[in-house]
Amino acid sequence: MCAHVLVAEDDRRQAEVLRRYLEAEGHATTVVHDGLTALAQARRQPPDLLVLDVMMPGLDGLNVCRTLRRESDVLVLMLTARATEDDLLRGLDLGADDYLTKPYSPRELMARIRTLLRRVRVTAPAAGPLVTVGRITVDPARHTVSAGGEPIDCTPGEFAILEAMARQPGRVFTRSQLLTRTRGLDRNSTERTIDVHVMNLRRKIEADPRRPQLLVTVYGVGYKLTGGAE
Amino acid sequence: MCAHVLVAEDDRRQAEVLRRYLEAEGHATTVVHDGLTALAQARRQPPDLLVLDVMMPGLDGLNVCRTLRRESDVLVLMLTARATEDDLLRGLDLGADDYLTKPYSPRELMARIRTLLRRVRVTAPAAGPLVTVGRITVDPARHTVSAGGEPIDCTPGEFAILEAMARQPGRVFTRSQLLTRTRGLDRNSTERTIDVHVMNLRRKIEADPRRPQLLVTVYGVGYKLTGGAE
DNA sequence: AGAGATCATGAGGAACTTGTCAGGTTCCCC
DNA sequence: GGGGAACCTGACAAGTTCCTCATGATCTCT
Repeated sequence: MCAHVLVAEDDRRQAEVLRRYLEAEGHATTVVHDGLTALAQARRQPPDLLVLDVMMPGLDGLNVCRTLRRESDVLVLMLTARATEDDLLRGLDLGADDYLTKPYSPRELMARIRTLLRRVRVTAPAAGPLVTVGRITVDPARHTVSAGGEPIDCTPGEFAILEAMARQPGRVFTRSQLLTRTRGLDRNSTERTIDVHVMNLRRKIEADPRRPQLLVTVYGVGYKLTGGAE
Repeated sequence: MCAHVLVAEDDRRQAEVLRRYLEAEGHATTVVHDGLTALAQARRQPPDLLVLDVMMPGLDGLNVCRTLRRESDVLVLMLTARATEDDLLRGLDLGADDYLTKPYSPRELMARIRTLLRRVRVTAPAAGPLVTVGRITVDPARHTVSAGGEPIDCTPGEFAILEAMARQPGRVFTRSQLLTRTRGLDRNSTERTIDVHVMNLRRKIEADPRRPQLLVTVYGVGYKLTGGAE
């Protein structure tokens, strides 16, 4: 999730704040303070995302965006102090991918940046996030499970249950929660169904399925997934 | 620029306003009034864009978004009356591509929709260096494929699927994802189509098409491309 | 220890998914 | 306009997976 972000922001104080937020999320950040430099930098080393202040000395953000858009597909997020609707419309129709007016919430800005990058990140090499509990590892992207390094074959239903539980280790899930979480309210089925899946899972991941150490029953409530040594 | 837009909006009056605006821009528009119907409709006929009200009876917009995001890449624009920052962050991080709070300006909404649709349509020309998975090599620039050095003839559709999968080796793609990723906006085809292309691809790249080693089925989910030794 | 509830387990059939094929349609190039 | 490739669709068969049900085991509480 680390990208290269170019920040073009007139006000040095705000630029520094932005840099700190961006680097906190692991993005490589370059900061420039005027439009012409922004354009030059974007051409020399195209960033994944350009955060562009509209009001800048020399070449303003709208012009930077228009020019850049003619020659590349770089993501552009525009910031502006002025808040008229016409500015916003012009910004978006000039090719900006998102548009925020100052004062903005840094957290919203970061969320929107994540959103933009997520959409483009589609072409990144797959190094999906793993979910690990004890010796169980679930890889949602590859749809694989392994226990202590050994690959495990899971059916769709088993995988869904295991993934949901692995995301919150130790937490107890009721059967009803597991049902809605793995089926999204679809199909109607008995809560007993979960029991069956849990049993089949235990056969695959437990050393002694009769005496579960990982996928534990919480009597009267449901099931939980633990690391084994708890 | 004409896309298929699904509007999920509780309030019928607002839904109608939206429909009128969308159709004025030439988009085919479908309107539903609750979350479950939205989910069902989106599955039956995946739209290019889903405009999703957060507050809806039955299944709320956040849940619809989360569920849908697990199975497809459809664009989602969220609308909400509540305006707390937490809601916004949650919406974006659940997979929404944009987020507007009511009351919103219809012109801004339309501009943001144009922006979202524009971005998706650009996905095609992703040229660049070679992509290699195991003994399969895809050359996006020259539009060629080779398996273990031997050149392979691929139809455009086959090539698009193979390229998309090769860019993220091992990752599982749902049929729906492969459709949107290889056809961009204009897709009027069944998910079954993907099966056929996959079968034809296997005939070309697999040693034994009956027992695929590279282009593997993930039951209940989709397909993935592996190096063969995994 | 006993009663009542909750859970584990096995098996068969229902329900769903996928592989494969053939026919018809669309699109493109000549 | 004709020929050919690619594509989509619908259908059916072959696998999987899932669900229900019944029975026995286990647990909790009194």
